[in-house]
Amino acid sequence: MSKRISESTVRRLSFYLRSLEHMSQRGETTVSSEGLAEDGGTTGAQVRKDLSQFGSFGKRGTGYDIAVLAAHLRGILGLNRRWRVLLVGAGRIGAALFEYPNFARRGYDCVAIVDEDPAKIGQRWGNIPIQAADCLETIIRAESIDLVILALPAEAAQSVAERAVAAGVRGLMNFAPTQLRRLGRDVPVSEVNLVMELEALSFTITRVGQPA
Amino acid sequence: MSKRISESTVRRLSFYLRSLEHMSQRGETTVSSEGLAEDGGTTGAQVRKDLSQFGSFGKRGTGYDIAVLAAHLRGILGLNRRWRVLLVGAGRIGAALFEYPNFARRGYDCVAIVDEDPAKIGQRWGNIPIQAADCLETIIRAESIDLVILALPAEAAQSVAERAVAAGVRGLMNFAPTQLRRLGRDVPVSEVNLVMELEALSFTITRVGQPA
DNA sequence: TCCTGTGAAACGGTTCACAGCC
DNA sequence: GGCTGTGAACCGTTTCACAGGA
Repeated sequence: MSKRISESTVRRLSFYLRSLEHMSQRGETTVSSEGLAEDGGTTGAQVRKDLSQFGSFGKRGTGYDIAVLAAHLRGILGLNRRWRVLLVGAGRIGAALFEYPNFARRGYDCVAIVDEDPAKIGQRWGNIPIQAADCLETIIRAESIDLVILALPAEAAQSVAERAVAAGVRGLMNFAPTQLRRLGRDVPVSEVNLVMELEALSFTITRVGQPA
Repeated sequence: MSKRISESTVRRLSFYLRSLEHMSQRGETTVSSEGLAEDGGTTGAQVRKDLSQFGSFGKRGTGYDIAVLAAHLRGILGLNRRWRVLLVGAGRIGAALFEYPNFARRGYDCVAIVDEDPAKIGQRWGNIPIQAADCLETIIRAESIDLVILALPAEAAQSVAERAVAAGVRGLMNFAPTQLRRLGRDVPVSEVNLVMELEALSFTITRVGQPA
């Protein structure tokens, strides 16, 4: 059991789920693998392969029941529960994430915020107080934090990540413009590196400009 | 000439460049492929393969000259010029991006902002006025915009993207929680989908929890 | 000797094609 | 007939291993 699932498969599952939710809103009830592929720039065969890794959810000759498949995907992606999130860094990016409505909608609750800046400590965002970054470990334990979002300068990211992992969090999302080095335990990390995205874009644009 | 370069290669080049810049700051002058791989969780062979697609930059027995290789990478990634950027959406995410210091540092200049909200139009961020989204095409032409950053609700993203492409921009970066469908011309798009990242993380955490 | 640059092998993911069920 | 689920073929990427230059 438990084969290795590739990262790209997971991304597509996430995308299929969103497509299914749209279809469901439009009142549709079934969809074929080809129909599900259409939105996402992939193929029916790919959809079927992706899903087959987790079970058989369709009916031959008919396709997939939208509600049933969506429920399965939510289960597979671990979205049937809520995650308790600590936000590290109360700057612009932290604020944007804190107010991002899709986070709460998908089951992520920001239950604590820390920052290093004494001027910010004690302020409140909504009803969440900004606490001192020193208290990281205490907060993680007291609030049963599952996930830490790092929205702080590159220099501080590694050490905060290590402390968070040592204190027992189950996952990290890193917005600092640096890539985290291997952490103590083997904890899943999602790297959102905006500079890297920009450079990849700049590379592609430059190449497109000078063809052949 | 002009073979197909994989997206993952580009990501790694971007990462190598950042490592080289750190080394340079620390006063180091040469590095081996193995040394360059160390930071980034990859291997010496991978570094050599990646670089070999663009030329021979190293010396056998010695390694790579840090300054020389960094200059080559900047050239390859198209970072030797500045890009004129239009920000669409003056909300929280837009604000975070606008103030993100690494954007300007890497050659991206936000020279115009548009939004749909009449209450925001006319306000200024720094010395950049927020203009009406209706004027998109006019602004793109008048300001010679290269890149458009979409930081707006999912519903509006597709139509704005199509208008921007039709008006002649060379690339898009999409922060709206939706994936853009095929656009008229074939323009590079960087999708930064935070919800998808969170779901991938949630999937991995859930899997790690129940091993074997 | 040390380390690069590169063919060749191994691996993993995608596409194809079709057997099997509705 | 239509569409799923899946082994097999295909293809691109990574890893290996070594020839060859500093």
